[in-house]
Amino acid sequence: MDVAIFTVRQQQLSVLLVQRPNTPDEPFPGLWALPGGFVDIDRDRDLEACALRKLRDKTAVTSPYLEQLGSWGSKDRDPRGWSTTHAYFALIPDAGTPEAGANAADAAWNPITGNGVTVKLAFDHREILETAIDRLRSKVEYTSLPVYLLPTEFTMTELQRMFEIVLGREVEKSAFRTRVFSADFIEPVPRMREGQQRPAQLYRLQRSSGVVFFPRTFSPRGHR
Amino acid sequence: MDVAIFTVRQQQLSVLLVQRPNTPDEPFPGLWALPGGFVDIDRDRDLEACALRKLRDKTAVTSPYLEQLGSWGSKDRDPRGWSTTHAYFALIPDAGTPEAGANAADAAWNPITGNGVTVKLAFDHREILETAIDRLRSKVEYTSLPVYLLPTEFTMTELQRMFEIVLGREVEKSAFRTRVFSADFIEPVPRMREGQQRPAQLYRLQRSSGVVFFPRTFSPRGHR
DNA sequence: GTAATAGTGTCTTTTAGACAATATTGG
DNA sequence: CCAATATTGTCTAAAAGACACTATTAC
Repeated sequence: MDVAIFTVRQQQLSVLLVQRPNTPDEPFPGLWALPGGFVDIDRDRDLEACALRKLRDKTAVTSPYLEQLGSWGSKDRDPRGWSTTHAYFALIPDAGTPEAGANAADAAWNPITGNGVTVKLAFDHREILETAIDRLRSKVEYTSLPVYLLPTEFTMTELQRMFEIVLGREVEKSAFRTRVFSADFIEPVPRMREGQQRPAQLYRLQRSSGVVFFPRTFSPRGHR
Repeated sequence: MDVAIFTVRQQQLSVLLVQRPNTPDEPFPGLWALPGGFVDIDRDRDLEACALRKLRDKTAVTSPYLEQLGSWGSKDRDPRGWSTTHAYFALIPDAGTPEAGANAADAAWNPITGNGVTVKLAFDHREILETAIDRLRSKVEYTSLPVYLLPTEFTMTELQRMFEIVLGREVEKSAFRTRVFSADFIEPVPRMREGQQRPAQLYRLQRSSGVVFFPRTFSPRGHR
């Protein structure tokens, strides 16, 4: 079980990595890896509960966006022999994730550059992470996923910024608003965000709303 | 490892099921189930190779469309205790799948009605099958998947029919053709299908083409 | 000729893209 | 007033929906 936990910090999409123990009897000592571990058949009623537990251990976030990413199994991925892992990916807001979580002295946020991170990863985690990034970027083209990278209340501009950061390009303000409003998954709260200029309406996710699919991708041209 | 193998037979989307051995020391004796079994760590280099082997065992089809569906793991799914499975789903043409495949005396095609099949399934295979059907129907809205349900050469009308059968509704001929041609994943072969009326151009999948994503779903209204 | 299916064209609707215009705050 | 950001409007383009029309075969 491995979990790719994403957030946006300092305007950058980032993933949480943990450092493997530096003991020679463990594979890949000292290398960075996705947080994970074995299923605890006494504590985890199913795979998703296991993924949630891993996430809580590292970040103290309890209700993120969590999606199964896939499974990896082969005779090569672990030097000890044939092995499999279940991978999940999670999106969490920056606010809820202090640099040091519960038992996370060995954990760190790494910004995503291109298709991965700059550090070398253990096992096949480079491939898993790349798949997670692909999946995230692909779904952002036609779903409301980036809303899960924001705290409970946010402005329309902040939401647009999340889309732009994950997509790696700017989107057009007017089209963005039309698309978001007509998808009907957020609602205004009776508060404004005040700043040095015109205040902005605050919104929150509708309680009933899951992930919303837009009827088109962002760019009919140039992408996919 | 379980595989949901779909084809279209007699104008119906159908899934291949196998009957479990009728011995009381096995769970769910005599019930129907998705074809599957354990990974053979000597023969299967990775999970996909294992899924391909299961498929070949039952259908003699070697190069289908094969996609990882997900993993199921919990303490309840097998009466013998905590267990996990990796599920794949496959699409194959009807032609290549005789009722009795290699070791498939116990195998049968079951038409899909609604979200599943009429027979009771072992383990959590009802849930896995439902997920597979959902995934298939959802992807058919915006990808070229149904082409893998056809033999090598096919007419445009036959392709349209595959979309309609999986979607469970009719699609408009003109819009369908425009969409397919502009996605540029099939090419004409210099042959026609002759019938009782005007012959139809035959097409085949472009050799370089994988699954194609259309820029929009079929129905901006009413769906998703 | 007719029946049947293959294939094309025309018009409307929806929504993204581009870009401009207006609105509301702090100073 | 001006600067800065929020919010809305207008026009164009791409592609689907609806539906009619033409084309080519067997008979």
